[in-house]
Amino acid sequence: MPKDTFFRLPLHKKKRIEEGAIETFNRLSYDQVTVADIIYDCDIPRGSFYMYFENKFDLFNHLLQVIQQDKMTFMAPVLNRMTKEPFIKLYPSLFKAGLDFARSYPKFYRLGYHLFYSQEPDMIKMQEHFMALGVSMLAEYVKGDQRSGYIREDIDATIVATMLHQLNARDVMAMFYEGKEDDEIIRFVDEILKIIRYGIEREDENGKSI
Amino acid sequence: MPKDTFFRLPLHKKKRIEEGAIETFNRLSYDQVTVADIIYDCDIPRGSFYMYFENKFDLFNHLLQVIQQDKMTFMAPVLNRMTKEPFIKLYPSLFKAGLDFARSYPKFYRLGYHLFYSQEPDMIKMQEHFMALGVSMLAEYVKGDQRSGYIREDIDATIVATMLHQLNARDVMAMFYEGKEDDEIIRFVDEILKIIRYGIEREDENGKSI
Amino acid sequence: MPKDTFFRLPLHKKKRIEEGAIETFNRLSYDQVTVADIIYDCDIPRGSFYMYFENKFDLFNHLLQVIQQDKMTFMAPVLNRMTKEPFIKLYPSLFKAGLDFARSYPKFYRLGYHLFYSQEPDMIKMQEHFMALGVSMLAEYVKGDQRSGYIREDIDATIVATMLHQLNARDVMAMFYEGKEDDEIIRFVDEILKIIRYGIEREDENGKSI
Amino acid sequence: MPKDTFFRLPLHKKKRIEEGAIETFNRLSYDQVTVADIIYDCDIPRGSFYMYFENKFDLFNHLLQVIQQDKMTFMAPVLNRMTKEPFIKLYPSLFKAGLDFARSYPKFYRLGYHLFYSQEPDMIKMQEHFMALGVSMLAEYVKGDQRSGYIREDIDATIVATMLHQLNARDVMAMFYEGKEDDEIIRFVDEILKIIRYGIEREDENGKSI
DNA sequence: AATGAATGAGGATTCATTCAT
DNA sequence: GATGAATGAATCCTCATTCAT
Repeated sequence: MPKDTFFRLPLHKKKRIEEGAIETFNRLSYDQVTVADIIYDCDIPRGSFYMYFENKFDLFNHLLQVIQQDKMTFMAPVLNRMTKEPFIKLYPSLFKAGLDFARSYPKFYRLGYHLFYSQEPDMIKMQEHFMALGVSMLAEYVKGDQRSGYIREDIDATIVATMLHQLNARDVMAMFYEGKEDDEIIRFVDEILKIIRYGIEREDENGKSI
Repeated sequence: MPKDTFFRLPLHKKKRIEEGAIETFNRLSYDQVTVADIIYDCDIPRGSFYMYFENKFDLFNHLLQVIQQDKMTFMAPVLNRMTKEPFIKLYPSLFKAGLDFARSYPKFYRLGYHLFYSQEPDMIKMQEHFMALGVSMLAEYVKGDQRSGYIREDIDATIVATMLHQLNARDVMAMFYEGKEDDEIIRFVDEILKIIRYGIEREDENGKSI
Repeated sequence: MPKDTFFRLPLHKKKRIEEGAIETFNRLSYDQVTVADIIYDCDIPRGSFYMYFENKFDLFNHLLQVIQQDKMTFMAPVLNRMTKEPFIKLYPSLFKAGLDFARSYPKFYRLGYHLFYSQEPDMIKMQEHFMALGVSMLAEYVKGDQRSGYIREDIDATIVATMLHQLNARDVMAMFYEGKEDDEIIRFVDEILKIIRYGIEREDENGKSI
Repeated sequence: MPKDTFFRLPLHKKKRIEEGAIETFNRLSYDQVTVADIIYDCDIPRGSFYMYFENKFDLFNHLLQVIQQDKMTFMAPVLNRMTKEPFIKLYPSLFKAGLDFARSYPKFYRLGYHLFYSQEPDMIKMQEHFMALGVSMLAEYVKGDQRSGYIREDIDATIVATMLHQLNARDVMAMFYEGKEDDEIIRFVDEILKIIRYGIEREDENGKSI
């Protein structure tokens, strides 16, 4: 958590610091970023940095909170539709909303990417936290679909949730980071969803695997 | 490539160094490892390290080669059965052989884990290399199954291969690293395979999704 | 260029560092000097050195700038007389002023000596820079004397300038460095100038070479 | 002095080592050359190097001796003519013979260049040694011309010798090293010689300086 | 004599964090 | 609170020389 001093800062200064730091964490991976990089991008004195934050992780963590909130606001409309229709059919639109968010705030998205490629113990804990959060949310939706009969009862909801979460939080994020076009990403996701929904095996005329 | 000096070393010393270094790369992530850590674990002078290897990456790369060979030898029996039966049915045994290998040489396995969590350009290249290798191998098997009629023709073989590869090279590796039991890992893989094979959707009595 | 931090330092500290470093570059040749030598003479921590300067060259370059300025101030009176009388006659006084400066600030002078004996690419560039500067300045004076009729038109002004510059910047500097007395140096220069002005050949009674 | 072991080596091996080392000292400046570079170019074991030579300087010094001998043999014809005609008129052909030698054995010549650009105390002593040698030889010739009446008695022979030696051993060597064409080098030398012989000053109709 | 592995003292540079003003 | 100078441990890598075989 940033220190009180940071929260007591006039809004415009707080914003400037957040934006500067997002800039830094876009330019460089988390591990590569030094305090010197940050204070350069934020244009604050070195001493001030330690007045506002414990250390690099404290700041990164804060940025992620901020972004998380923005994302939630952005995604709200889609999430609200979630309970009314089968989740598994709405998932593509959920995913596309996520992609829209990424395109609208590419700098935010890159932070997420960097989160997944750090080995610092603090960061790994954070990865696990976000992972658990995302998976449990998706698992609820899957269970809903199971109750409604759209998804088979013998399927482990958590595992489907995990697959979907990985798809979004890792594979898509990587493609995005590598500069792939939306078309290609969407095609990729659709293919994977097709597999998850219907499986890969050929069935005979009675609908049985051979 | 390690320098000639290294290869000319008496076997017991070469082994000691390899084992020491594997120890280091187990204890710490690739990025965290310093040359000082390595020479401590190998009990060699600093100068000697640079007599044997170009740098940290050179050593890590060498260890991976060694392990790769050991793994190939270990897996040979299973791989030989591969062409005779449908791949998708044999996959669990392929996977279990991998798990056996991991259990037999847990320290080797952890290196693979660390490979996937480095930001160093050299390492990223290596990740891509191994990824491409694994995916293309699996894709061939999938295509074989498509020709034999076990897998639907409208499925993108590369994407299935990617899913299976990720499963093995990333998800399982992570579970292993986190200390999960074989039972749990196998259950996880079986569940995922079930999904990949049959999909998650419930079908009506005519075998149609609803 | 030294970093801002250096220029913001209190004067006495800046002076102490400059003097310490001049001490180092007197004691040892540029190539031999290590950062460890410098921080020892300046009595500053290793980290501080890099707060003030990019590297060894940055510091050396700065010292040369400082000295250059001091020298210009010192030489101004002689340089001002330069346009009023034939340069070739005034040259000895120009040279002697340089020698006076060297005697007044012997440590400064030695830096100039070391400048000419380094193999570092940066230093070679610097040598060429100073060489070109000195030669072109002297060549202008020589051309002036050619216009005034003191020096023959068939003489290559740049070559004379080069000879004079070498005399000053290299031969005299070396003698000075070797601890020769002013008398001897002046005698040496006078002899060389005599040769440059009148040549070495004996002439017959009609003023013709034989 | 190389060790006895070196001199006891079969001729072809001795030659190979000399040639290899000359290669090294061409590729790199004296200060930059490491023992590793030398044993690579000579293709000898590291231990052998220290069986043959005390250290890098010992080898370099030896090479210079060898080259000096070759040069003397090459220059003998011109040097023999030296006593029969005025030296100052023969100097250009002496100089041109030197240039021919340089063109014939460019690798030898470069060693001389590197000799002049090292700050190692040993090397400085060597510079002084060669300088004294060259100057005293030239001074003898100049004194001969003074006795014969070609050069004025009031000229300091040593100083003329110094000027000529520097011209050859430093300026020309540098031009050669920088890849200048013979034409340009010869023009440069001719200009300097003209100045040294006749001076730069204009004379009135009676042959007096004005 | 020949070999080449062993050694460890340097060398340059970076950086998180503290602390005096 | 704000500032930015100060610090020194850490990091990578090089190399002359020795010494065991």
